[in-house]
Amino acid sequence: MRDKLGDMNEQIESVPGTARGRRPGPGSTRQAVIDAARTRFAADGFTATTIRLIAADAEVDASQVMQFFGSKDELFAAVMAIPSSALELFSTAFEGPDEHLGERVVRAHLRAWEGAPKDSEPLMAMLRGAIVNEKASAQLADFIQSRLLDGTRGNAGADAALRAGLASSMLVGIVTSRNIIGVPTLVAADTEDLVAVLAPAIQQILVPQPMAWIETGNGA
Amino acid sequence: MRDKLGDMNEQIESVPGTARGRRPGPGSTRQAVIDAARTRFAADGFTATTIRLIAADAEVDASQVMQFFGSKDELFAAVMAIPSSALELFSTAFEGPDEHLGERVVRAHLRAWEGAPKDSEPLMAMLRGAIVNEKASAQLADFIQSRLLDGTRGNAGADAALRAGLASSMLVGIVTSRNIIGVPTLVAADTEDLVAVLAPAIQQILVPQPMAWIETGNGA
DNA sequence: CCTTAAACTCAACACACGTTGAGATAATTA
DNA sequence: TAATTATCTCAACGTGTGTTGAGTTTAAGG
Repeated sequence: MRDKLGDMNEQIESVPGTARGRRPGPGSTRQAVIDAARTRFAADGFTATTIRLIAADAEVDASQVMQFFGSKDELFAAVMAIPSSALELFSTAFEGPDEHLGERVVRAHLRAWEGAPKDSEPLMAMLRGAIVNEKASAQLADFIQSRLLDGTRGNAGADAALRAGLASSMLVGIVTSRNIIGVPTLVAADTEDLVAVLAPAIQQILVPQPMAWIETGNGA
Repeated sequence: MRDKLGDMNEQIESVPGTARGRRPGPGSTRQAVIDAARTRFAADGFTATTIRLIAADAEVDASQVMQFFGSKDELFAAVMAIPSSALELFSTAFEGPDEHLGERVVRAHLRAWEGAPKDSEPLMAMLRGAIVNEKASAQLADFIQSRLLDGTRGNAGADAALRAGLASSMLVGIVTSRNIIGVPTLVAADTEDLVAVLAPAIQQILVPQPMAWIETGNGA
């Protein structure tokens, strides 16, 4: 089963003397496995997701999953890559005046994590897997560390990286509470309400405003 | 082994005709199991922690853990209760002028999650377990939902619960990035630097300040 | 035809897990 | 002493896991 490809079967130039046997297929089953794995990993996390379940979802034998990816970890690694659409989202979020930086970043974050499944599932898989899987942890750390940093341009001081990491961590915390933990109030809240409350705070982090009556408490 | 109690063996009033056999011990082994479980759950999460490992740490047979707690889930439930010291921390954080509310809340959060192991381990166990275990998820959701809400007193509007939940989620996100994911910049940062950057933002969330040049973006 | 190689199926291995039950040891009372 | 109850040990069960290897089917040469 699952060999119902037929479409997209581009003709292969037959260079004689090089390849003899059957040509590698278009990898449609491999893609089906990746899709199933992405959904499962995002929904149930790394340990709760089993190879057998993924194989069943993809209508494939479990051993074929192993043959394709070698191990559960490698399959997970293939699934949790940050989608380019999410990266573009953040690149464009920093274009424009600083006045609305916070709002744009908040919107980009929420869209990346809560948008179309194809875009958000790898991120959710990373987030859920980060508790158990080292690779997910490292990749998520890199994501948090560097994504926002690109955008903290001229106005950034020496602590730009810290501020970027904090803002990103905070927004990841929001997504965790809303989509993984399931805090009722946050689940029920409208996206626009979230933006309204979060944007000024993130703005405060990224483009610090001196507020006379707030002491930083940094007296070391 | 592990019956080295002896101490604190208060004399039991022997009411004749009621109890005949051996007296229940002081529960020192039970406590040893709880301690070992707390540390393991906080460090490795729910699924990665095994009954056999906990039993080995406590120098106890695995079946005795079952006899005490019935199941792994019940053991976890006994371990992840929010320590009263953390609750007190948040209660006192709201006493005082609104001007420094953000800073006090940030400090209370960081101290609760990163303070003494005995206090922070249950919270870390909850956080790590929330991905897999429903009870941890529910309890953490309740924690996020209600803890900060107590303190949003008179100045709170209708969206006080939302603001409280968002602020708490953000701070949980910081702790997650710093102590679980391990984002380098946040790990390296000094606590005082974190407070300096975070306090104004949390203040902004809890006690919203109208800032003329920031639009809320709420146009619904 | 035969050969090669990919795609796929089937059955099982070895292991670790949570959990169970029977029994040994220790403490307390009659 | 004998009886009773708590504490603890030992050996195993059943299940599900990731993983392996042998074998079958299908496509593409020679």
